[in-house]
Amino acid sequence: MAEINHAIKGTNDVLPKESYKIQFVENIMLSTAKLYGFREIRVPVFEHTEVFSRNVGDTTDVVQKEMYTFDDKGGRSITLRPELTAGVVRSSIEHGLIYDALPQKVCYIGGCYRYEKPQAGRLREFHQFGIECLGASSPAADAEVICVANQVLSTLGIKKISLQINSIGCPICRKNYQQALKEYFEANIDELCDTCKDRLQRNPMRILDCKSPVCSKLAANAPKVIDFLCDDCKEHFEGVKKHLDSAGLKYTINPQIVRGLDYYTRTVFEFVSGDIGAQSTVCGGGRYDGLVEQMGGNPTPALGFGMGIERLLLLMENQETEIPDDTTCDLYIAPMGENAAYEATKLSSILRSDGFEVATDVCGRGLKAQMKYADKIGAKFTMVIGDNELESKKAIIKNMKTGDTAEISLDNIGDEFIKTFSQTYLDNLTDTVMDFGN
RNA sequence: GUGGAUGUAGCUUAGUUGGUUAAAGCGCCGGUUUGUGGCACCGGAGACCGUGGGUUCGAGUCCCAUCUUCCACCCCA
Repeated sequence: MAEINHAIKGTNDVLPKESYKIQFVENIMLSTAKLYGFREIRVPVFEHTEVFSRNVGDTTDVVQKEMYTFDDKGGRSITLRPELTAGVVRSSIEHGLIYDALPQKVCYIGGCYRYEKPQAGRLREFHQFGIECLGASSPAADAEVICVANQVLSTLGIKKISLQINSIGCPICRKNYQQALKEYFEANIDELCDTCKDRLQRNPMRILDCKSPVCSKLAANAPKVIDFLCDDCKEHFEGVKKHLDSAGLKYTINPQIVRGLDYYTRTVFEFVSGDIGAQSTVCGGGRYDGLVEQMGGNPTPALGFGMGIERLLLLMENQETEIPDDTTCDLYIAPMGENAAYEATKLSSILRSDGFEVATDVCGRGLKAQMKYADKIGAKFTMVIGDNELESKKAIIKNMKTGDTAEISLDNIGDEFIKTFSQTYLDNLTDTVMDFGN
């Protein structure tokens, strides 16, 4: 297939028969976040490259080898966002959100871009739902953020997903920890894989994440961050756990969770599932108390998470999570002849402004073909208009499911249809509910 | 970036040891008295067999390269 007929590698088209599922999921995300006071923020898909390279961390893979970076016509280095936190923080500083009443709670849905090799649950363009809570240092904030993610997942009906948490400390206690870690791995340097030898110098905590059998075996016995936490960090982590307990969330402490972005401090967490192939993390996040200051704002503690929408949808598909069916056409009007076509346009427009989903012929087709089409698009009712109807100002509407018919006055189509429709519609609703019960 | 699998109509596939105008089902369009869908029957459109080379008198079928898709590594959501 020619290139021009083919979507770019790692990108996905969402077709009409799938898009309603995404809309369903996104509505739940946004409305759940709102229950906790998080309001939507929209930021550009591209930023100055430094926004990411300096803040996501230039030792991370994301920055080192996965960014879509290019020069624009003005010679600026531009990067398609690989994640949203950096841009949201930039925006919050630029527009003074962090100087307003704290905490500022924002949420977002948007595309992210990473030059990776696609596989199950991993695309080059993917979409994230996320939230950021700016200006809150208490452990209660950590728990609240985690609760949002948890409530989204449970409202969607996700099963068998586990919450894993860890604390990676603050810059002070992390320094001690990294020193201890370095010493531990240096003693075993010959056994480490090549990339980990490199990591040892640049960022030893990354080794804990390595999946090579030798490294992960070494990592299992490595010093644990939790043992090196300073009193403040320890107390904070205890507080987070207590708040999670109070909220009734189950979690496991996983010292291996390190996260791949450099800005994290203290609490880090992931929601993982074994039902989507190798990419098991559906949601990941944590606290980033230093980021706002690092980006030029007043020192402001903050935290958030990102949730992969495609991964979530994949998970829901694999778990056969129920998603309500898409709605279909309420009424199809089949005109016969030119005058009837004008009448159909008039009637459809009246009914549509009453909020009904109405379709009519836009292909100039015959009656039979129109009826077939009405059936295919799942029209609940059909109505034929020809010379007779134009003259008598009355038409027959037909319930496509039951075959029942009723006469309706064209002069008063809005009210008449509402009357007929609501009655039959309620009957159908009852059927639907019973179907779900099976 | 590394590795394995894959690629024939919109979809799912058939295509025999390489041999004339590449099949089928589903879907799409139309028809079976221009006034009524689902069923049935009939007909039609639709594929330069992923792309580019090569071997051959001749390739969807063999060889090479390349791309795509899928899966895994790496990393992450």
